Amino acid sequence: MITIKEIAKLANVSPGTVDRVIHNRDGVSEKTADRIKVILKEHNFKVNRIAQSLAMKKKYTIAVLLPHYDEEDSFWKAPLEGIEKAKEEVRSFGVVVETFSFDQKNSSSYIKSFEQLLKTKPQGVVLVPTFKQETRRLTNILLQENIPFVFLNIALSGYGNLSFIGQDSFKSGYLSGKLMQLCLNEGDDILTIHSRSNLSNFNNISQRTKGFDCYFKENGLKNTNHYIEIEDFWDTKKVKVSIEMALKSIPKIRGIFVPNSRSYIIADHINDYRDKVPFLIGFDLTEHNAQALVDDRITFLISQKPFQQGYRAINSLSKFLLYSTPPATEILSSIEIVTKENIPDYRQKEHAIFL
Amino acid sequence: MITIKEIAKLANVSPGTVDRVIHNRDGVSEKTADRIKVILKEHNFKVNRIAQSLAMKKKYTIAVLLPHYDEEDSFWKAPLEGIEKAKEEVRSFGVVVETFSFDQKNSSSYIKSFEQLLKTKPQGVVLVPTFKQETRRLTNILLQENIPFVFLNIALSGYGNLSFIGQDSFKSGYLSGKLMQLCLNEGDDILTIHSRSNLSNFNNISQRTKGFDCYFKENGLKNTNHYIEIEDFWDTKKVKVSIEMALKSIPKIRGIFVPNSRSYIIADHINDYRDKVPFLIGFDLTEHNAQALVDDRITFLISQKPFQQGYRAINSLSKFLLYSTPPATEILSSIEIVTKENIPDYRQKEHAIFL
DNA sequence: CACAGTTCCGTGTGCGCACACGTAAAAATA
DNA sequence: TATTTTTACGTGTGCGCACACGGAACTGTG
Repeated sequence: MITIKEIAKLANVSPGTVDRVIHNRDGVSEKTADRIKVILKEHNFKVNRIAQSLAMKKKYTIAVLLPHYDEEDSFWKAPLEGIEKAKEEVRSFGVVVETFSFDQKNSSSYIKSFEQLLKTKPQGVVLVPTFKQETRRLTNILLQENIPFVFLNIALSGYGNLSFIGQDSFKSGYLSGKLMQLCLNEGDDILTIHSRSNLSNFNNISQRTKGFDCYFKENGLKNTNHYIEIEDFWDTKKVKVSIEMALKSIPKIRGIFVPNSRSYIIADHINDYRDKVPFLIGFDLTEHNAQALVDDRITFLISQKPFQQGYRAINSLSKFLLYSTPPATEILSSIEIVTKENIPDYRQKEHAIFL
Repeated sequence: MITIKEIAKLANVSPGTVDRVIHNRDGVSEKTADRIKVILKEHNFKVNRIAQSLAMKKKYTIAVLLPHYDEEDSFWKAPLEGIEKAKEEVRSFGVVVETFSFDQKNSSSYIKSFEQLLKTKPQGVVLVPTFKQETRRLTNILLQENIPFVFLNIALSGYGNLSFIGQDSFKSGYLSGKLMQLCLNEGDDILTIHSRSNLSNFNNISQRTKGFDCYFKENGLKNTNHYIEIEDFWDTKKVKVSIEMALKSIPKIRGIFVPNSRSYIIADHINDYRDKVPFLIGFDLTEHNAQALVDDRITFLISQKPFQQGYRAINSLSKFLLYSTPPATEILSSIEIVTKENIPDYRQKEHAIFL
């Protein structure tokens, strides 16, 4: 590990001059700059990030705005944990992370939390752009203030975000289609269950559905896909009635597709029909879903590594602030197929990184 | 982020004393130590790892010994890349990583490379314990010299290793069984193809096979599993003859299970039988296998995150050397199901961590 | 030639911490 | 009480780098 000081000695200059060359600051004659550059390359010099961080006294604040989670819909727990993990790690680098949350069903809480967020004077923002119109307003403010921001989980385009961290929803739906087909026989039908109350996450859900249908179309399969829409998944009675109605009127249904993160609720309600409808594919490895998977009430879950997504949002934004290295415009996490047999061990809190 | 100096001021002592308390060094009266401890807790003090690394001038060397890879069997490419990635990151922390490789089929090259490795006077070793007996000799040396070491990819027990980084081979085989069952109908048979030349990796392979069989047994399935053993996968003619013989004599075979990383070779040879034997399950996402997957010649690949495994081997050992935090005795990576539809994007070089 | 302006580069300090060293004060011993 | 030993703590330096400051050497101008 060669140091600036050593390079300086080799080039017969002072460490300060080498530093100037490394950072392309002016004040160095072309001749000596070239000479130093050669030596730097020769010795494969890389700045010691550790020392660099210590020396750069600049502090950064990253503010995060995401939906809060509860017992019933704990999807946002994992991203938050990833964010907390990253928060600890970047602390030593002089990056402070402030988290704000809002109600997914309430756009004004989105706005309000954002206003709180702005008060921290962040140098970077992580946003889950749940509401399209409101997001336009918020991002306009950020653009005006020259605050870089990334989108997490929901991919909106044309908003000037630095990056999107999430999944390819269409592809994950497409994959679900394949898995469903693998389960079914030729004459079997499918039931897709939507939730009206999930408008906020409409983007991902609809892309998943499209991908799912696309798989069957592209492969010339003739299994019919029936749709029902349930207003509110929490209304136990309505859910049960709706499902029973569908299953009774269409006895060919053998598989159920739930393109949101609450397939466990559906699983709860088809216990009586398990023999007739043995296959259920859902999304996201929340605790409830995991339990249903273990209990054989869900066949497949498609997961998107939410912990990593949270972690990477902070990580990539920090890198950008600290070293001006812009992240990829799309950071897509792998689409994981989770079954009862390969469900990850929860005791191992994802993989810890460093520090 | 409160600093030692600030804590010192609050406690009316010098930074040196605070440092002593933090590291449980003696030379501090119990009274003042307690006082300082209270203040540390109150302010939730955490050492700044960055500054700590810079101040600790101790240098560590980690030596790695793994099989080399070639065009045909590139399995070990990914772990090496993970190691290289980690190597870059830990460099700033004063950890140097030296890599050595050996021939999987030649135990004396294993020994020889190890001897080379020892010359670097490593403070930690990453080992792929390919040969049992020889490994005993090597680990005895390491134990004697008090050099901590971890096993990568192959789980041997009772050798005094600090940790094992790899997969649960039995579980991954078990999962393969489930996937196979999902593909097959009741009366279908299975062909499992072993490779004699893979003795070195015998542990993983046999565990996978056991897990595979176990799935069928546990679930009371009656699909017969036929075994053939091919001496050398590279002997194209023999491979073809062996497979054809099996498929012709047992027409009920509809699925093939290849418990090693070279299923693509098998895939190459069953083109003529694709209609009759549509399902092939193999292991490890090497480039060749990935290509076969994309071309629909392989149905499922079970992958084990080899990049992450390499990364974590270095990572956990570094943590141990730097901060004396011992890693989990088993670091098992998730068992990934890879299909044509969710094959990861190779352009995105796994996920970069920090620095 | 004197002067100011510019170009180019060296010096010094501090980031937060670890640790060696030094030194008062307290305790033990003579 | 004088002296040694031990205890308890303060001080100083350096890790590798960024950056502010200052100054020497050079250039141009009257």
